[in-house]
Amino acid sequence: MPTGPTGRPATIYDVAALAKLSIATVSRVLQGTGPVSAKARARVDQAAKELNYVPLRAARSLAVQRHEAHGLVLPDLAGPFYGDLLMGYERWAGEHGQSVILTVTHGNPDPSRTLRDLASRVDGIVVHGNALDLPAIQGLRRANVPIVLVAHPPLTGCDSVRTENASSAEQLTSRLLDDGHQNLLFVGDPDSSYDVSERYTGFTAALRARGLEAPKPERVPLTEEAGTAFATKLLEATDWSAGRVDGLVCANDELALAIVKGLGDGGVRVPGDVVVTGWDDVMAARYVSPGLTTVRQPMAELGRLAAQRLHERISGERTRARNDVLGTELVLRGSCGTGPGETQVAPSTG
Amino acid sequence: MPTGPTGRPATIYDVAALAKLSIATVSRVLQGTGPVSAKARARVDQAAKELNYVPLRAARSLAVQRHEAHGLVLPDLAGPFYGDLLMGYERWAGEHGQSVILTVTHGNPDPSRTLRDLASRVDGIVVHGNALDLPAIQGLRRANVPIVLVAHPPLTGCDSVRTENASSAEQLTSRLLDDGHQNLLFVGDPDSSYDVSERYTGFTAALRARGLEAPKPERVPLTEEAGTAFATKLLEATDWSAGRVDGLVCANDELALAIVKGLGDGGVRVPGDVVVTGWDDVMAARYVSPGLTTVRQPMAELGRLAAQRLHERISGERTRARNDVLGTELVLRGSCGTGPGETQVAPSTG
DNA sequence: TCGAAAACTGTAAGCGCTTCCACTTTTGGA
DNA sequence: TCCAAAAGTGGAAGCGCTTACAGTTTTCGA
Repeated sequence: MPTGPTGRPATIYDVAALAKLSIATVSRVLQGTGPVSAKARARVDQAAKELNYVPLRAARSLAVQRHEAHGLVLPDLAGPFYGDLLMGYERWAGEHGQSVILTVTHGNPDPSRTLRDLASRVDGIVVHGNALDLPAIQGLRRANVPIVLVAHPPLTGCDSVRTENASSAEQLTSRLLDDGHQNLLFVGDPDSSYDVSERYTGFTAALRARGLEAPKPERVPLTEEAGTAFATKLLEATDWSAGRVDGLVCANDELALAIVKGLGDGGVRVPGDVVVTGWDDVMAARYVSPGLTTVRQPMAELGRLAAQRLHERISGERTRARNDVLGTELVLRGSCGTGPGETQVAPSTG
Repeated sequence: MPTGPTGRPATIYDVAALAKLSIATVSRVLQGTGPVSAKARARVDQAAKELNYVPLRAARSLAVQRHEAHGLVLPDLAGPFYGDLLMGYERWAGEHGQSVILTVTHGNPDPSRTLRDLASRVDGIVVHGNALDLPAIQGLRRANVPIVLVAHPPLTGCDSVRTENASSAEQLTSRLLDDGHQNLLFVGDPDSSYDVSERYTGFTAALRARGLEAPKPERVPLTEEAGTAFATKLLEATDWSAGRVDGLVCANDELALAIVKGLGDGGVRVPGDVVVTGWDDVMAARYVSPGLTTVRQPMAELGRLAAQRLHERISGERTRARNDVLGTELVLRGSCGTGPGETQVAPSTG
């Protein structure tokens, strides 16, 4: 915003000169620190407004040894998922005077340069578990950068924030079993992320609880393409008249939607021939028919909490690590054979 | 990343001391500026690695009078729309060594404080037209901050980047008219954004081209709730057996999807009783049945281009303002009564 | 009315980095 | 072999801000 007399941004010296005061007093007025007379305050405010003066952040950062900025490292921004997370984050950060510097890894093999750069501009970093591998995270920790992990297994001495997965998945799976579906498959690669591995854990737990053996997961990527391909494979491999597979627990909605569509195109009906569930509750889940049964995660809240935890850590108001787990919400719709509208909330752990 | 001998981050002085050279030489080695002997280079590299040294950005920014960061001001992050834009942006910026500092306005009435803050941390700002009102934008311009506008009518001397709207809307509307739908309505408030106003312009142009009178737009917000409400209103008001309204051109997909669903719940069939189109091609558009006819915008490309234009402007490699318009793609699906799969590309203008 | 304490203000020393300038050492024709 | 030019290096001056510290003015109880 600044426009100095020379056309270049005004500095604190310009303000001091115009107000006929020292730069020290100007600084004190503008930062609200230290005692200043009403007269001085008025003169400084006037001069600052006149010159459209804004303190240069870099200079301030250098002097106070703080950036008042958070780094946020995400794997991707596709889907509503990360957008909501980011929105919740930015909102909290903004309200608390922190800027957000975003880095998207896109599966970049070596983001170390980017990370070092980021680390030198911010006071702390929030990392989504899918964005960085362990060595990269450890590198940051070694450098003493305050870190908060999102959707990542807790690391000792490190704050983490995630949503509940295992218990929701178990609940969801139990529901399908209750409804008489016995031959379930888990679709999605548990190795692709911590979240998915936990979902598979919950899936197996539900089966084991009934003395059933849990099948190996169908290790496909969490994309629409993979879903379509999987549906094709399933159509070829399974003798539907014999009712082999009668339920698919998918690792996310993209996968589930593509599979439902693929199966439908192949003449297999959902939920008649097979029930299907997803995860995330994307918009499409409530517009397809049958509606997609899925699990809703509080993404904005997750972002908000991550921002708060990082801030606590940076400001030093808390030194003990916290590991938060947010509850999810089971959203039952037609795709699992149950009437729409019902919703169950899974517990959250502080 | 830095960890100095004291536990505090290493500075250039630590590196110089360890390498037994002056800080000037260290700087030259690390920045690759000026002549240095191979021996010196080796010693510095070694020392820097040993100390895990990374130059502090704030200090560098202060010295070089540049931030190597872009500010990005968006109205919101809901939906895939802004996520893709942001992703395209961040990618280009990252590849060119620029950090991205994000600000979301959420319809904040007075973001001036946030903006001033942002302006003092970055070399330039990209503003989405829906994020800031004209006074706020003018404020930035007065301050000589390099600016690129996205989805905003061009301002003299200011770069802008947007997608094509009017011609796509005209094309889309013409298509419906060709198919014999005469009683069309435009749903969405043209005043809510430049994009929407252009779409309405195209809509009216198509009607006028056939000597038809264009109806006033249905001024509803671009949300699912508004869509549902509108559908209800329509069901009550219209005598469907008489076939009054037979086509709805909606300003975005959320609106269109909610309307189709609302109408369907009321027993009105799409495309049988009325055809409906949206805008944006969100994921749900291709999973609902009938598929939603819509217009796809190259959001990632829009973001990428905005980043590039801002960079050109900041670096001074271009001083003349540019106004780019990116072409869109008409995606015809069942909701407009046409078979799926067809796609038409609207021209783009440099 | 006087003096100590409180209130206010300015000077100057950094924060960590880049870069101009001057100085010393090499280099490579003549 | 000699010398100008090139290469290499370090000293020091900022970049714009915050913040001791010290100096000056007010305030106010006795």
